[in-house]
Amino acid sequence: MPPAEDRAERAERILDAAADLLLRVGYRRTTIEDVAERADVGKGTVYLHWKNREELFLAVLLRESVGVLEELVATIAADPLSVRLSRLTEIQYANVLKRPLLRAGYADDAETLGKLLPKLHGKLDPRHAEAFVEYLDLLAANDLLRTDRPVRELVVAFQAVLNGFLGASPPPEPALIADTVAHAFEPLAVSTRQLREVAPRALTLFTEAVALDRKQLERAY
Amino acid sequence: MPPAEDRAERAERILDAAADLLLRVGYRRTTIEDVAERADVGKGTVYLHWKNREELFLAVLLRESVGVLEELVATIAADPLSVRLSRLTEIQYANVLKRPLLRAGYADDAETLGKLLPKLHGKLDPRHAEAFVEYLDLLAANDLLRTDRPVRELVVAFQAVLNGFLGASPPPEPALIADTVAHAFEPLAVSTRQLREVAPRALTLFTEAVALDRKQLERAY
DNA sequence: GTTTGACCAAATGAGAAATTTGGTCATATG
DNA sequence: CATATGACCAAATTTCTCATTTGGTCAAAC
Repeated sequence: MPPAEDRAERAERILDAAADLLLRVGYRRTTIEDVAERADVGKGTVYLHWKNREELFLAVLLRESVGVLEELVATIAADPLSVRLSRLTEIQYANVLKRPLLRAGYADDAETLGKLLPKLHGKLDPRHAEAFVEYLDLLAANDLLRTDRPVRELVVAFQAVLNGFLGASPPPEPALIADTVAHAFEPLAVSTRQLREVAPRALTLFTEAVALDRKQLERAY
Repeated sequence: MPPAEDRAERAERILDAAADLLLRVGYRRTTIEDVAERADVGKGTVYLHWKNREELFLAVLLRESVGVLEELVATIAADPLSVRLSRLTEIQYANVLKRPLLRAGYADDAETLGKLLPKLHGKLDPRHAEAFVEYLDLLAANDLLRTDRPVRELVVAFQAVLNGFLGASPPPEPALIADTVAHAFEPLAVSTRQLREVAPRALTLFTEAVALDRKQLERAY
């Protein structure tokens, strides 16, 4: 079996199996043997990829996180206007809701995710969070964000708003968070020209962030 | 022992004891006997006031809720300008944070509140939630709230924002939620004159709501 | 060199026994 | 009499024990 290509493929298969079981059975009740069987590998093989059970399931969540980030990058690449904070928020919010595992994460669904959640944040990023602040700084420097308050405060408020929407049940329409964010954090007029100007730099920022997270993920052999 | 006055006094004492233990020991580990002893009454006496353990502790939380509402009413009575949504939110937010039990409630602190939380909402109000919507309707009818979106949607967004802030840790400064709410839900200009005009009617609304909740509470003999 | 499943220590679960606790009520008290 | 109480009991919770399962390893197979 050619090691190079197939190895990554097998890792994906194991992650698929783990993700599926995680969603249907929950963290606590999903055993490594279940995962191995579903992925058509021996139990020992799973440990050739991840050093223990927890790392495996964290990798599942990390892959999901990388997934939405990649979707975001693709969206910005296709349409520069989506760098606008309200639009970007709407897209990310909708994308997170589309992914049951992330949704479970934000809804604090302990049944399916168990004690995994607290540890995910530690796993996610060294500089992932920074990238978002830099993005807001970038917006602020181009009159695409309110400037009457320090970005540091806006970040806190934004996180609160986003978590509020993600935690609400049933989840409000994406259009509603877009509207709320637009009013709460954007200046009265948002210049299309400046959006186009800023887009490439934001794209770079997010691309770098996604690359970092992906590296974290690929520590799975 | 004169039944009239002392009965209510004793109920308060029991609630005090229960609140104290709830906070320090948590719902699961606080026994009725603990409460009775701390309140200097016999165990049976507790059951002369509440029909079971759950009702007692729900009464504790209900009393807290009534407490913040009463604070709010007093504030509006003293200063009509505090009917402004952003100001009112700031006040309520700060008041909730001041009360550890309510704070625990919003932070989903299962350790101290156990399985009490879901049931509180059922206990709180028949029309408590309606009152808030009516308040927003009132604001909207007087250009004190954005009118480019149906109040129904603003309610949802507002709840999400409020929960987001209350759930954040550490809790952001009250001034920050005030600012966020002002931008997200208020029109560009808020008329002081109209605030004064609306204040009495809002006061009536909240006074009625607090009276209803208090009745619920006084079903504790 | 790579994969695997038998193997083992440790965690988890099931069940019985012991303890605690919610809720009642006959009795005591004033 | 009216009210308050703690002894009392069924039911829930905790503790202890034992059986089973599971995470993780590694010698053997490929």
